[in-house]
Amino acid sequence: QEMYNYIITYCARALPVDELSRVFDEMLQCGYSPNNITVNIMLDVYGKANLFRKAGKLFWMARKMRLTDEISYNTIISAYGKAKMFKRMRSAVRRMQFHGYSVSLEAYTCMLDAYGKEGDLETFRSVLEMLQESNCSYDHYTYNTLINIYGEQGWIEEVAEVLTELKESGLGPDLYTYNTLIKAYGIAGMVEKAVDVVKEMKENGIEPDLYSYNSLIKAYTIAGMVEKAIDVVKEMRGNGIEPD
RNA sequence: CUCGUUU
Repeated sequence: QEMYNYIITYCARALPVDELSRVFDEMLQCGYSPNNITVNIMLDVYGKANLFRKAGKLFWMARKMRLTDEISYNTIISAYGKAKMFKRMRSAVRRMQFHGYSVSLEAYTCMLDAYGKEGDLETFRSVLEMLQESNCSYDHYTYNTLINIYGEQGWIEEVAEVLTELKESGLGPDLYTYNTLIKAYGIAGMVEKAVDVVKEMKENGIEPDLYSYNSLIKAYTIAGMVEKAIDVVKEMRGNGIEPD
């Protein structure tokens, strides 16, 4: 039992899903029990592989064995959100509440991301209101998700508002924030602002990565400035980031 | 040791 749990905990991401699934089934057939961590890992793996029936069955079994926790709910909520299975996502949220948990910040962020990316801004807004009423304080994921969704809509004003809130919160922008801002300004056709972001992140000790440069290249491309885009490729090489 | 944000 210890060995199976150990293998799943430390080798899950290195094994193909079907093989990992085989190991897990074998474990159960031997009469061994997973633990909370390995249950959550398997839920995540099944969810990301779109194996929802397996994930659902496992969740049901694990809950009977008292092996589920808040992360288990977050994990399936995320899986349903990514798959745009909104009804199932919402029923997982309701089950989370029914079983005595409050809706987690992770769950709210998943829903915001899912509805935002779907372009269902009506529901996105209603989830955001629920989050605000919950009095949860936001973290980087929440702020960055909001910036990303507003950015994808081209709503630069609300991007700026969230950024201000993020700075006032004391958290401050992180690498994801800067990259998301570069993307947002690119979509809005504001390349010079995207360039400013790169400068600002460097000043704050956060080095641009492959995402940053690719977003900047895309920003120049959207603006029709192909020469400048090519310059970025040279610049990233100079900074030790190999173009992909 | 496991979940949510930027290709």
